Amino acid sequence: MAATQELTKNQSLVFDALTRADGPLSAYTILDQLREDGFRAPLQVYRALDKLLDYGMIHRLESINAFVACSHPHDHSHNHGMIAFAICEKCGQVTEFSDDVITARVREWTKGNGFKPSKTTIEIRGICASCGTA
Amino acid sequence: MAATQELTKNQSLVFDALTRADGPLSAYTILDQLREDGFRAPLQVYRALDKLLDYGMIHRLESINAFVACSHPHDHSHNHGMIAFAICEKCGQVTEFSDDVITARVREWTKGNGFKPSKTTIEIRGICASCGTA
DNA sequence: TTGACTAATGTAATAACATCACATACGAAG
DNA sequence: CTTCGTATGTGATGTTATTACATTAGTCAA
Repeated sequence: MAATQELTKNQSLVFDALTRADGPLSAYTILDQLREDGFRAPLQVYRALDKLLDYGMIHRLESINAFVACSHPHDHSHNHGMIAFAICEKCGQVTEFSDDVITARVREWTKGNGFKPSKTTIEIRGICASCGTA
Repeated sequence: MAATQELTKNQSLVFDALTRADGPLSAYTILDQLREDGFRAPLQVYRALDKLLDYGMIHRLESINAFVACSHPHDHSHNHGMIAFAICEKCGQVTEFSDDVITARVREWTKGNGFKPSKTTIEIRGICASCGTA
């Protein structure tokens, strides 16, 4: 496995679709966009998404059942802090950020309660600055 | 509106089902449990769930498409801190907690970025203490 | 080269989650 | 009693995700 993940054809197509998009896409939206590239069934999308999630190249937004390309341009293998998302309900823009204090605080809680975390979701839905002033 | 919310028949049935359950239930699981009480269609469940969410009596767990009764026995009208959930992927147990530091930290971010939050989701999935030692 | 194994893909069907559209009932305010 | 808002009943439909099975393609060892 190279520093930057080698992707299969389907994985590339799905990743490119997400990268082109300026916001989150649902699996079925991706499917529609890739029909002309030969995609026929949801599973082709979901399988690629699963791998891309594994590789840390994309994120799933649980609260809206959609996917975004990771906005961190650099390496994905470290930086194990939790990632939070601010999702604008008007324009769909997603802002990704991480906060060491929140990360530490969550870890404290899980440690203190003997809970072994596998995945943590932090999503803030609301109205972004642009949409709020517009 | 009374201190404790007056519920309609359907709302009571759904709330009771969630209260009886020792873990989160999906809307369709609730529907199945309430068939003998006259429930016939998903909408009957979803409408009740919407109201109960409004009243703050239940929570929706976005990452597993399920609902739980709020575990805070006391009043729901104040305590505006964010609520986090630890969800055990083995036994399904959900633990609800709130953390002022996390709440403050999220607020700082949203203020600093001109983002007006409407709903914040924090869900930690993993293995709970009981399941981890068992 | 062949065979065995693993990963990726193609396809249809189905399951699981959620909403729309429209009709009906029922209680409170005037 | 009429009007209005809220709750309800019901069927159809829309959206999201998985199961099951067949096929293709690459890797590696004998």
